[in-house]
Amino acid sequence: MLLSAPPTSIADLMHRVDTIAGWTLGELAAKFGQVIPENLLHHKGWVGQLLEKVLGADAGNRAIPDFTALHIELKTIPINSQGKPQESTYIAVVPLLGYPDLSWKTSEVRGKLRQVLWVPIEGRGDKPIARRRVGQGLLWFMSPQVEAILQTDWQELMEYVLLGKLAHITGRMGQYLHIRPKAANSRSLTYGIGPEGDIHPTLPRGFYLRTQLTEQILAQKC
DNA sequence: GGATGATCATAT
DNA sequence: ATATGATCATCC
Repeated sequence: MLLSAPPTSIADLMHRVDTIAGWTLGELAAKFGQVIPENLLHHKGWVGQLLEKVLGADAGNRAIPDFTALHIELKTIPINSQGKPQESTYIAVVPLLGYPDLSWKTSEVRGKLRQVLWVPIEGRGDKPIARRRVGQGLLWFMSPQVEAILQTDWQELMEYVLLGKLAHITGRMGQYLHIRPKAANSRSLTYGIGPEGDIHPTLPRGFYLRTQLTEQILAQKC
């Protein structure tokens, strides 16, 4: 359910983000009529979904950037008292069967990372959700330097995927971008390419950004 | 303590 | 079943 209309311009969006900087999640939830969960164990996406409502994201669960008219992706990211990201950032599902024109340029990862509105959220774990504070939002445009590294990571990983080497992919691969499970649990199954080029069941995976990159982004170093 | 692998809720 | 939103929890 949309609680805010979609932003009509970048200025509009950034004005909204600037307005809520410094607010606690408790204040935001109250203003937008949202119930604050006790903890996030059973509500892992709650913070991100709250910010979607507040800022007027309109993509729903479609595989496109959150602010559809502006082509901007929204990411909330938990940070510690020093401003460092505390978690990796999920970007997109890994296309395990590939697709016709497999290329970085047309990939969902690139599509989502071209323009990202990062909204840091201070506090995690033991800190009561209502008291966690919204930090200063940052609109980030992927630079050619960062893109070069992401493209290398993506191509290396997708090569494994398409050559049936899914079983050999670990979270240790990739400088900025890596692949990890993205599933309800470890028994979840979808279909991927097997060692013999056959289609066979495998765990769903997602592309995630390492904190090595997001830390630099939040520090406005890239 | 940080990173990798596992997991939870919801919408369609 | 698969996309969205992520954080949890274990291992090193």
